[in-house]
Amino acid sequence: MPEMPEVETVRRSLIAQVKGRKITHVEIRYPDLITGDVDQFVEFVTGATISDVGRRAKFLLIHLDNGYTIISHLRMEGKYRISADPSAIDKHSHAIFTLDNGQKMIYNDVRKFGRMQLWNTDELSENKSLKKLGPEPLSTEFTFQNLKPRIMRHHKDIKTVLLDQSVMSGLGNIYVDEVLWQVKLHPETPANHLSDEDIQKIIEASNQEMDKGIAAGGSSIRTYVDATGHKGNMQNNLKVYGKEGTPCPRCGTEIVKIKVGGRGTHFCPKCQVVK
DNA sequence: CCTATTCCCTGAAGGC
DNA sequence: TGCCTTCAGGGAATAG
Repeated sequence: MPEMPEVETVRRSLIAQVKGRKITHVEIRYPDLITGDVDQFVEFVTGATISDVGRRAKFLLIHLDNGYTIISHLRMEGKYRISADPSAIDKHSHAIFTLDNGQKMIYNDVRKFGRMQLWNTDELSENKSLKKLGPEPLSTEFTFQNLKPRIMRHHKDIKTVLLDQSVMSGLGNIYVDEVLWQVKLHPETPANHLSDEDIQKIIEASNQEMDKGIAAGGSSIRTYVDATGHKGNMQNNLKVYGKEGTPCPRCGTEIVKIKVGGRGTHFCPKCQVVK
């Protein structure tokens, strides 16, 4: 499932292949993929040149030279693939962008959870989805001063709060479990029970996990690959996610899996304590 | 303002 | 060519 490091890896693999390319044709096979008017999306994207590919948290930002940006969220299974091979297109290909070099930028999404929308590049900060995002790791806004009040005003469990993209953005279910293991916090600890030191540790661990994830090219837990079809390696560095029944790398206690806020949650019942 | 719940989707896996 | 249930889950919408 693409979280910030995976989306960043996609961004990098995409930019290397499509920056400067003109989109000569657009085909939307699954209209619900597009938030807003599909015909307008096709009209404005066709003929535009991809000037850059950016990212905000888990949102990809495909900037066009005509003043518009495609805001693309991969959700669970969305993936881009650049290929001139017709066999790269299948029943799960929901958007096909033909490029001026004969390649196609194909958006695939088995679960159809991903969404795209077109927005004025100059007004991205006013977009409803982007506007509500909290600070993301590795950014200058990701500071103790900014994060403490955002976290502490909640009395829900810390796992749910860290997954809330309006509190802080970029982390998903995998990396949240990893961060909480790193800082030795039980995922069901009420957020407002955290100490300043806990907050500081969460910030540092989030930065570190995102750094490691990006360096590893993301985590290929299920089907994740980047826009060149390559898997990441971060799944080999995970300590708790998907490790239920195996020994905690720190204390040897068996990792357990529970549900927190409806999400599968992995943690060490001995060294991650409730506060 | 806040929290909790439902919905969107399909394929893999497991039980019988 | 087995059928059915459960699970994976980010974010938007809705309910209370």
